[in-house]
Amino acid sequence: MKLESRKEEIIKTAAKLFKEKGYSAVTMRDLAKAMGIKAASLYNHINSKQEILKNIIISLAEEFTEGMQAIKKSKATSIEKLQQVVALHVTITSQNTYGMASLNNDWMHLEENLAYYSSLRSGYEADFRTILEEGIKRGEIENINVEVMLFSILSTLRSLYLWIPKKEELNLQELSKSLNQVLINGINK
Amino acid sequence: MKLESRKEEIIKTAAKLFKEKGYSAVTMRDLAKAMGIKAASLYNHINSKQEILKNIIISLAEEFTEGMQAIKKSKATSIEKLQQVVALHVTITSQNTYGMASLNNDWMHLEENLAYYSSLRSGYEADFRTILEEGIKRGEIENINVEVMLFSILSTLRSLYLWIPKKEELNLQELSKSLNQVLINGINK
DNA sequence: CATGAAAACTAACAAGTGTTAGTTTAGATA
DNA sequence: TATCTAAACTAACACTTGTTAGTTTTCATG
Repeated sequence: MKLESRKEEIIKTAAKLFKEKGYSAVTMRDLAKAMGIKAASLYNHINSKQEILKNIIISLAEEFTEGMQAIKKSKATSIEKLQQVVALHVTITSQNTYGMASLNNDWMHLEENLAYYSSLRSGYEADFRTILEEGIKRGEIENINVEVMLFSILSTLRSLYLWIPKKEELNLQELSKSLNQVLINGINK
Repeated sequence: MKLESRKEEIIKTAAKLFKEKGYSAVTMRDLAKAMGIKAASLYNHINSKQEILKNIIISLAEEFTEGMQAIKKSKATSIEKLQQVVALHVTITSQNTYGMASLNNDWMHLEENLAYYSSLRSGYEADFRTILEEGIKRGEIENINVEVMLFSILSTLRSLYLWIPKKEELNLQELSKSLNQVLINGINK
């Protein structure tokens, strides 16, 4: 019963390096050095560099999709659903800021899994859009251009991986709360 | 009197490719093929791959810095200044969505110019922060966590390069207007 | 038509790439 | 102690990388 398999260690280390320089700029020798071994030894645990990227990205994408399914099913108001989406992003991102960098910036280097990833991503965006549209229909949300609202909120949530690590003093519940306030009510007094 | 020098053409083509795959994944042979020539021929016009990246990123970063200086000097209200910042991002981004991808994702591959870029970037963020802090002091802006406001707005503006190309039907003034509405007043009814 | 320069070409380099094959080491179990 | 396996190693592969050197082509100008 090991706490973390060697493979998982490699994937975590890779994610850290991928965040710093991007998938393409990280060599297997870089990764090996960060693990304190030789490049060839990595292949006792993983099958390819590509497999590492797939592991990082697909598991995260599936987490988001599952979270969104749960939110869809709930009978909350549209605003409450949005708050749940914010919490989903804060939770997943804070647990894996390195992986989120790959999800955001290196997805195009997925090979066999690119189509699958893209389908998860567009499904997620479609569900998000539906929440906003329902909110407008119900009179909960301002009738502004839906695409602008969608991408404005989503851009902020997708960038969380960049600044959660820099603001350790801010606890996560506080962060969710401030984010909800800013994204939903704006900053105008 | 040529409309566009060969060097500028190369830089523009490079920016397009860099947006698709990132700086590291684009080879000089890729770039040459996109230009319809051989890789070695590129070196009649540019000195190195690195120089291309520098040209793309530094000119954009300086545009933002200059724009921010102008906004700082103006005697507008804090909210008006924010609206000017939004317009600045919309304008610069819409004119060069490819370059903005490099600015956002490939700056870490700058070599000699990395320190200079970083100083421009943190200066820009500091000026942005000052606008928000003054707005709070003057009672124009809600007294929410400044870092959350700053990075929420900035994340959205920095992501513009991704979705301006997808929403051609939206004209730029309309876009600025909707963005101001969403970022400043929120989406709550 | 001759000429000069800009811009293309071919060929090659040294270094770095992901990955494989085969071997050795270390540590748990029989 | 002997054995087995996981996980490290060395060495090498075929290919790709950015870049240079030297040569040929293109074409506007004298």
